[in-house]
Amino acid sequence: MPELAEVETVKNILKEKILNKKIKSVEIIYSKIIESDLDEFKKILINNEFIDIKRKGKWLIFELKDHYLLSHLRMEGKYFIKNSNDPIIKHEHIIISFNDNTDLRYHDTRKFGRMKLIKKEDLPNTIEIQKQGKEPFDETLTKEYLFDKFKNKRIPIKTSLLDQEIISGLGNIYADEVLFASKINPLKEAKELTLEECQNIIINSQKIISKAIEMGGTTIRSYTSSLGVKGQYQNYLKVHKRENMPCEKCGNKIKKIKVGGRSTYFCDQCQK
DNA sequence: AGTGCGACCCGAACGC
DNA sequence: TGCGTTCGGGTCGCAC
Repeated sequence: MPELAEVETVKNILKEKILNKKIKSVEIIYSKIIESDLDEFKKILINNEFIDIKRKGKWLIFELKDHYLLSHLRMEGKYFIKNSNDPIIKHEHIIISFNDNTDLRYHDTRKFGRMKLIKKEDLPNTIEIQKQGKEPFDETLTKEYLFDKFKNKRIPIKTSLLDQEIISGLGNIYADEVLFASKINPLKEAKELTLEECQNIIINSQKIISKAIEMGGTTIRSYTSSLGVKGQYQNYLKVHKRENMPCEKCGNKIKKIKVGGRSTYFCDQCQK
């Protein structure tokens, strides 16, 4: 589930539910999720509280008193708010209990997600955050910036759109959607893009992501996204997961190929 | 430096 | 039905 639009949705919902509540206890069931020292992790969280939640690319940044808790959902990470008395179910790996008898529970079927606690003053030195490129709505994300980043890259543009150090927040779904909207073949070498194509990528990224945020993100594979909230953007997808279905623009069958190891959907008539 | 690929995990979907 | 295989919404580390 989690690209920028989904992480933004999670952030907004969590902000309504967990801010300024005292943390009573922390239970770590699967410890590899956490990249910090486990005792330290618990010690800093207990009796602390979340003051705010921010986002950078696909990273969630939970603000504590003197620390940030960084959380990346990777492929299938989800947060749920539950009653502390509810039984702990399979794939719930980290349980943060508040003093009002509710829990924030981190659920991750594939265990790919990561969490890390850092001191606030270390944020400028935190590589995971600092190497994030420009966000789609950053006004300094210009066609010249993209053109410059792409100019030495012989890899497919699809792969470059997934590079978080260039544009931060696009994932496999929206990368396909942005390329379709921009009429660019996913296999085109990044260095071959024109300034106009770079501009189209920016505009379409903004359009698609803002619409996706409005719809609460995308739910595929028929299971609920974080917090049991189902995103609805899957109803707006033009190419992703639509192999052999007709292109909405030209009627041609949508193709599915592998690009850089990732499944990639496109229309070979509209995206020459 | 840029690129390609296996690894990390598990369950659903697929093929026979 | 049952069983083995493939695949995936993300990123990192390593080899070339």
